[in-house]
Amino acid sequence: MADPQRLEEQRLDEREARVWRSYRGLGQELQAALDRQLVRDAGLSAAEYALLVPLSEASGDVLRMRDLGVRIGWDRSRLSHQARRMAKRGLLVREDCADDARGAMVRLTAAGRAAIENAAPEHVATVRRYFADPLSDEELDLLGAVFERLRDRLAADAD
Amino acid sequence: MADPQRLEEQRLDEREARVWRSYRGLGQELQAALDRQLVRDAGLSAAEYALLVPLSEASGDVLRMRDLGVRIGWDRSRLSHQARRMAKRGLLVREDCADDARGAMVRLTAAGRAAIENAAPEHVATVRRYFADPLSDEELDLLGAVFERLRDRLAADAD
DNA sequence: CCAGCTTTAGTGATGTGTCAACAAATATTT
DNA sequence: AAATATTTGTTGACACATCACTAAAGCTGG
Repeated sequence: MADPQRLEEQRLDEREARVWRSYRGLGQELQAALDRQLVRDAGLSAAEYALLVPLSEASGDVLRMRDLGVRIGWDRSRLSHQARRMAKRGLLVREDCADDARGAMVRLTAAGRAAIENAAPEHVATVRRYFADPLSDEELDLLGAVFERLRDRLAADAD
Repeated sequence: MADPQRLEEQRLDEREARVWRSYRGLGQELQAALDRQLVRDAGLSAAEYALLVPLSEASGDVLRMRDLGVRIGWDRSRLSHQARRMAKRGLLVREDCADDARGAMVRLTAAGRAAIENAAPEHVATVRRYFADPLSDEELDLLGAVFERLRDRLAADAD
């Protein structure tokens, strides 16, 4: 017969299940709201926005694919596919890398800069509206600490 | 000249930006960890798991597409595509709806039940490991309250 | 040097998510 | 009942994500 204590450990109690559902639901709904806002107000997808932000902050509007990937936490394949689609759309152009022939650079186009500068204010306002503004300073601090602890737990295992 | 107060409102201050990045990073990393665990230990995708859970809890292992969609918060198209792929994989079968000729039912197969029963314990354990266990009771309560407030804020606009 | 390993990037296949268009059945209005 | 509107589900097109594979360039130790 199995140890009942052992089985108990595997389930979520009512409180845990409720918070987990809230967390997942919030993630789903917030992401959906941000996606809708971006495409509606600026004609950009979340993936396009994710690439445009670090590119627009880079000196010379240029970044190496490798460095861009590290900044946003994407693997090479995902980034390569996305860059190809965005180059096709005219938001960026690909260039050779001077110091490393393996490398590839991506450069923001004028259209890309216009797109991100048009999109950013409304996007940030939406983040404020649905995330930052409803939270008190104390809650922000506590959330920050909790989220970082959970990220550390994930990183510690590095599954 | 623009009102400087107005511009200030649109940006995120350092504290807000940090917590926002933590939240987004956690969401990304936690989702990735759960996805990896599911496919590695049970050969299921997160989408497949999402459908199998309510189906396995339904009386008779059958649900109407409409009701299944409402439960997991998916639109008809997304659910239809996913059900088609899972029927092809043999995790469920489609059936006609007796009381409403428009309707469609999905029924869990033996393979589907085996898959979810095999997957659930390890999945729940992973949620405990990376989410519930590192949090104190007080933190859980506070997170639950905060997440629900943010969800209410989103629902209030119903963008 | 150069043989083998690592790093970097791209590609094709497949699974997933979203949108618009469609079709059929049901519900509502007149 | 007939016309109209709503609900329900599917489909095709396309954007996005992940995996396995390839290939070229750089690095490392003999």
